[in-house]
Amino acid sequence: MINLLSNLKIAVPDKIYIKDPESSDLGKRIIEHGILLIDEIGFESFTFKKLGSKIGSNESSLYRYFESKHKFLLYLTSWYWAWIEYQMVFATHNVPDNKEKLFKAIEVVTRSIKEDVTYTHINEVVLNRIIINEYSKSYLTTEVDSENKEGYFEVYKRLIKRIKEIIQSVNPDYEFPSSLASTIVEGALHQHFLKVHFSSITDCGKDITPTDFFKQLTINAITK
Amino acid sequence: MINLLSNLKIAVPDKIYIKDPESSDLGKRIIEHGILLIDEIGFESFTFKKLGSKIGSNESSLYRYFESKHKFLLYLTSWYWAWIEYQMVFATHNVPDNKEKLFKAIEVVTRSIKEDVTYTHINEVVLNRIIINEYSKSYLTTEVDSENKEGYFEVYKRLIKRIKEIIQSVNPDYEFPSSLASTIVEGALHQHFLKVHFSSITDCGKDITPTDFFKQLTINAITK
DNA sequence: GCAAAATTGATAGTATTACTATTATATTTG
DNA sequence: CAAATATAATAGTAATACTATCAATTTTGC
Repeated sequence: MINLLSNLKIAVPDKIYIKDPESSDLGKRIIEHGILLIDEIGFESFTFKKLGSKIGSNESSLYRYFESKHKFLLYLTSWYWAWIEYQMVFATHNVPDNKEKLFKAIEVVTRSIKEDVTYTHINEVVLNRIIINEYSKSYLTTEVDSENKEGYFEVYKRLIKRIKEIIQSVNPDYEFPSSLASTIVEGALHQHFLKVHFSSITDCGKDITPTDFFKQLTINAITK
Repeated sequence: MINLLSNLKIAVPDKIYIKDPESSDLGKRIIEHGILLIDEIGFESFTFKKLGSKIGSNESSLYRYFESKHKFLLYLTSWYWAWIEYQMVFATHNVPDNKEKLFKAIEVVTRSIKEDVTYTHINEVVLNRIIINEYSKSYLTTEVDSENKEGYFEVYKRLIKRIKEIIQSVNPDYEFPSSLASTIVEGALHQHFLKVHFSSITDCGKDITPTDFFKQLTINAITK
């Protein structure tokens, strides 16, 4: 899969950027070090000026790729979910048993990314941490509705819908397939966060993973 | 309950504020109109200067109550969760059947607040909307760990632990009581958000409520 | 009833943010 | 090799998230 992916380009909605960062060396360095910098200092403290000085480039040059740091976050999150979607489709493809298929899908969206799969300039381990810590901020804004209309959250919604369909294939009569799918994805990020910062209100830790929890939760919810 | 509450003070950890806003008229106006202003323009755009001019007071005066707008958000969220906790304890008190008790608890934490219960200067309907839109931002920061040590999230964690205990009373052998409790609370906020902004990835809407979804999810998870 | 204490208001100031605009320089490409 | 394109450098802006100082007002304790 790693080899396969290195020849494929993860597709991000092109309205998110002004100039495709994949199209130049500077663009790739923006992505690579942008991920590292956000992880280091957090999205609130992150600025294009700081990133510019880190990669020996100028603030104004970065603004030619992304019109704002918010759009930059949208780019990273779209990339991430497209990457997860790819893995999910790959992992569930040709699995004959629907229950098995659902388990595979849950595994892909709830697991923690530990190995540096880095087939290019993107460090997925670090990006995963950014998604856990910053993803909500990409849609908890006053502009969600207009940005949603522009298609900025398409990748994410498509992923949720794919999971929903797999849930329905296991039990077409289950009443809440979309809510369950969105709860698994969002909930997994949340459990990963709790594991690190609020361990007293989660069971996830050394022995129990979010994957264990959501598999049990899902299978019991849809097959009574 | 409304009458009862009007004689009780919701307790917020006192390290969150510099001066107790409940102790003065100005303080109460800060809370009252702060809630309205955040709801109106969003937390990112919210400033003490804008709030000051809205209530005919000075920016510098507001800083004597809260050292930052972040602390102000922590105050509002702590107040909210303490209010929810109170309702939950009240609603589950003296309910002999544990399953029934759990259902009542889920109802309290997942329902939408529609009626203006306003027994004082706090508009709970609007505050609930703020929690849905902004709560994550209170802990998705680089300072979570130190702020957690300071006790800023005590109320929230206590609420989760109460739910966890009720879950355990229904089934002491269930493996993930804390994760389930935290998923219910966080997940309910998320479903309420999706209902308004991303209706295509939730089943919640006119006919189905987050309460319906989480009741079914919970009962199936813990009683097989 | 009044002085002292506490609270609030007014003004000013600061470093930083999140950009935009302009012009110059370097690099690519047809 | 000229033209087009990309990048860099510099400057500028309104706003943010505060802090500091001092004046005016209100509260309170005796």
